Amino acid sequence: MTDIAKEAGVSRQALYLHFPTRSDLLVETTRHIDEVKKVDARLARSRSAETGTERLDAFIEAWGNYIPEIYGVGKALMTMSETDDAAKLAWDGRMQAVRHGCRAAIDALVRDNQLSSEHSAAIATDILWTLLSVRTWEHLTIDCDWSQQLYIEKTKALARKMLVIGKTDG
Amino acid sequence: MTDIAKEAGVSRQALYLHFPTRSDLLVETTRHIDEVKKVDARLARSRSAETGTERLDAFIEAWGNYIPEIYGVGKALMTMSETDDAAKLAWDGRMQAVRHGCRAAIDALVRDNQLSSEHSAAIATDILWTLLSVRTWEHLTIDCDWSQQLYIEKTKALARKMLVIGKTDG
DNA sequence: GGAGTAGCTTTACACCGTGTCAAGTGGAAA
DNA sequence: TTTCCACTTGACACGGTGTAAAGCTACTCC
Repeated sequence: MTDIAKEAGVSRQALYLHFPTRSDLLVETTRHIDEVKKVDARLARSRSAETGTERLDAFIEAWGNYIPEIYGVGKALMTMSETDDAAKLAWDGRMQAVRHGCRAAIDALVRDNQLSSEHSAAIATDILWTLLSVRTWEHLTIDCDWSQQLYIEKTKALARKMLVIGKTDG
Repeated sequence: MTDIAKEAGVSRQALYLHFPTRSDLLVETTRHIDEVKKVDARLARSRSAETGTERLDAFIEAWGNYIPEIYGVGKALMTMSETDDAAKLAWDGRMQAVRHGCRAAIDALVRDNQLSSEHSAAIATDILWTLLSVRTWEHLTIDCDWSQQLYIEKTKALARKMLVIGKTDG
């Protein structure tokens, strides 16, 4: 809080006037970033895809490219979630929104008869949600040193392999 | 530290005599668990598998079933890693050991000409490493509420789909 | 038996970060 | 001019980590 106040050019106490707690500040910051970066509009675009597989790709691109933009504050929020209920609520809420997006993409696959027969829609949603989690992005781009481009490419390819029906599946 | 000392029935200071810092305590605890739970022996067993795919399955079972045993202290160590260099070093070292296991499994697939042609061995290792990360286990079993058994089954199935050559791949 | 030592205890304190409280300041609106 | 608002300064409480010092007890070694 001290550092942020200094950076913002105000006193630490002024910060507390606007954001009563540290988690309030982080939560409001993510909200603000969402607004500025138009995450809703980006994700909405993936909804207009024709086929299930197109929709899957579009969603992966939209969300996967959004992760690096919120990673800083997102990581702070994830860390706080372990001890702070308000932070946990806020972060979990955002992640549930992502899960709904995953579910919609899976439902589009089901509609097209393209979901691999070995997973239920619920399990497939969990798999996609995990593949698109911030932790997975973190692991691949930071620990494994993948470029953002490689991350998107591989994630799309892996999602298809795991979830979309193959020629030998039917 | 206070809680742990209380639990152990010693004074907080006695704890500091044995473990100068919090991260020392966590690091020593993981070492001790490794010893008691014989992680080396478990992972070694996967090395005796005949084929590449058997080895992949065996490694996933060995490590995947070990994760819940170290999850408690592992999570504490992961959290500390963000601010404490000693904790980061210790945890990263353990994770590199897992990566070596992943690499060995991938190499066994390569030897059998069973690695999917679309990934290099390095990329395939990264993918398996990510699939077997503690964060992925955490997400699937805790956030998605999968049973340990389902986690192992699905992880084995997904690893094969992502990494092992399919009939249409060659 | 006495000296030394190892392991522990109690007590106190320094430091840092979060969050609270109170009094004061300076400018803009009524 | 008064009132109000956003902000400032400065102080403090609290919890957690880590340090320091002094004392207690039981065991070993001579």
